Amino acid sequence: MNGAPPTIYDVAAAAGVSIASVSRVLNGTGSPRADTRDRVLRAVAELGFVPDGAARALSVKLKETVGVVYRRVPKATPGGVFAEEDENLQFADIINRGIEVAAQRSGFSLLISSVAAADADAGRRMLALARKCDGLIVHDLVLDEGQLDRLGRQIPVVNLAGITTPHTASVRGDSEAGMRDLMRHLIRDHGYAAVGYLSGVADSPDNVTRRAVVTAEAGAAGVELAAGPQWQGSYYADGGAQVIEGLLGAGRPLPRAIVCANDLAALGALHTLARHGVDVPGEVAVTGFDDIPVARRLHPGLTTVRQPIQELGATAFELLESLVRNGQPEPRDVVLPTRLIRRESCGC
Amino acid sequence: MNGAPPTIYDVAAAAGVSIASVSRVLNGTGSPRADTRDRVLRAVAELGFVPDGAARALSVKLKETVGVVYRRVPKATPGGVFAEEDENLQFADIINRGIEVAAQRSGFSLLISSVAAADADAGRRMLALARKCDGLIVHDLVLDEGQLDRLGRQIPVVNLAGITTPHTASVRGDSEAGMRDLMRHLIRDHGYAAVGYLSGVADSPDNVTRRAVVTAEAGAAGVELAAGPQWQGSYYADGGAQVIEGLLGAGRPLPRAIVCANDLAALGALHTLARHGVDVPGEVAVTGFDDIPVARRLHPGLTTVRQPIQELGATAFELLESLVRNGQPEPRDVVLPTRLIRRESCGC
DNA sequence: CTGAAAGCGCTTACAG
DNA sequence: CTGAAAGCGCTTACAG
Repeated sequence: MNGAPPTIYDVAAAAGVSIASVSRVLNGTGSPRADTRDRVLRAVAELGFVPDGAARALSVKLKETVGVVYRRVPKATPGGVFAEEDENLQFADIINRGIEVAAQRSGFSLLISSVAAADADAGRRMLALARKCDGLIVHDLVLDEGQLDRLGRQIPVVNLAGITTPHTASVRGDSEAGMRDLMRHLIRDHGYAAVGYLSGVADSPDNVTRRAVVTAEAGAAGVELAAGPQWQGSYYADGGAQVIEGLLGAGRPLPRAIVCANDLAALGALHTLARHGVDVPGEVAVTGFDDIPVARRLHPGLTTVRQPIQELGATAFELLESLVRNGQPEPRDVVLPTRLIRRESCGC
Repeated sequence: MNGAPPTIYDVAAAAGVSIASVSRVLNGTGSPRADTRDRVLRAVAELGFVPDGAARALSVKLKETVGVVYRRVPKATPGGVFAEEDENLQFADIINRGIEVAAQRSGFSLLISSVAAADADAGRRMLALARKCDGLIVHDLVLDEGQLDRLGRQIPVVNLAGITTPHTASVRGDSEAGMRDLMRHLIRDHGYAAVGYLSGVADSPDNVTRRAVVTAEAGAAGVELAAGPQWQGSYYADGGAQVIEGLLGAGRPLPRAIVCANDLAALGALHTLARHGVDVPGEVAVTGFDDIPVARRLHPGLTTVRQPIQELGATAFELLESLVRNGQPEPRDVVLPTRLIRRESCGC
């Protein structure tokens, strides 16, 4: 690292060829003579030449980089049992792994940026990111529909919350089918006649969909649906725990089954129920959504709806790449299948 | 996204000014007239202009991007209890969070890349990454000293394993002091007379250091040290579990205290000991190293040595930034303090 | 305060 | 097969 790093001109000079030849052997284009090749490669090795990606990106109009923006987990209740749940690998992280795997296959790199829950200048940060990549993959709860569409007019954007705007594409799991199967299992197979929906973040599209299906299925079957602000959770264990705590504290009886917006909420619910000596699934059945790794390790085993999490990420990348390369996304709203996973917490 | 995205020329034309003026108002340099400012900003908004980071990087010779390379967790024994431990947030992830926080403060973005345990062309991947950023932060177990030094001649490199070469800098926790305090606690405060060291990856610098301290302290105190290939773990729970399984299977008595190379190994050891009905700390004391979040949730609570994990990441970034900007790293080898955390697993 | 112009380090038609 | 040259989209002295 003494002085300025070598450029393609230095390599060309050292090899006694033109910069065009250097570029060709390094990129494997054209058919350079063996001798040319050797001299270039030798010079490259000697000088420790690393081609400048910015210069290439400027020239070919492609950075081969995608930006991923996800929401940092909000701080949980201080001192609570789940105070450190933000330090567990969750849904978003598995998606990111899927993105990375797919990106690597295409020679793309990942620019990762997390934004705090209520980040005022998330917009600015996003623009700064956008400058450095070819397109953005935006997780749930980062931007609302309006912000997303605006961003989509400036740069290719794929959203992971199921929000599809005129200028953006999206990838999501099939919440409708998954939740429908789950509800019918609880109602028909187990015969539960009273259900509560432990909500995720209120305006998250997935939450809206899942609640709607729960409501519709309960209504169609004449099943009682517990509702109200006290059922409002957060998608996190901490929120699920608080909902149960509140319900129990109010002294009102719990419904026969509690359908949670996602696995983390179910984890919090399960934990709190256990602490209060409520038997699951004997007294109350509990279900999740996502099938994240911890779901498999809970006791009782969590009945949930599996989403193809890593595949969601991989698909988001592929969609974005087609957007970047062709301008138009092939399908605009990709929906990946989900599947009911019956374990013990539902009563099975 | 219709046609080519607007450039600074389009903005200048729309605003009726020169591209130099556009650049100045966007970067807050010079003192543009209010009128100029307004017209530029209006044109930017109208066109949805996002300046090209590659062009800027080429011009200012700074990408404001750092690359982070970490090692993907190797697959654990199929079907084992810890088969999915790679899906838990661990040491490396917390470090990465620290890097991101510090990078964000300086306006840098993070290019993240994971390499598989035995990745033949990790080198090539690394070079590809290097093209796109100003410097690289390389986690433990990714490159050996030779590869690291070679890389360091091509691009600024900070290593997180404590390997300092002529061309690279490093950041690490103080394993010596931490392990010394821990050993003395076990020997002096608890009076244990026989100790085993459950090893991490054999040639990892931290492992080498920790083992050396354990050996030295045991020797100095006349404490018996169990050793041999059967004590070879992997830094992961799976490895720790296998070591204990092997020891127990061989029917030989366990030492009074098992000092594990890190928390994850201790986690595996704890789990396996419990499965075999061995009382910890009654029959055998167990300790870890790192103080990762799960350590606090184990039963019994894990006695360990706390590393300032997130700070290791933040410091690595700061060191790299100074390397990038000044060419010379200020301190070449930064050692952050560690601290003994006594919980129950040591017998306290 | 503002603009014309050079320069950053590559890639890629275009000639030869 | 190879080289001279233009061009990618910015920033920044340098004049005015």
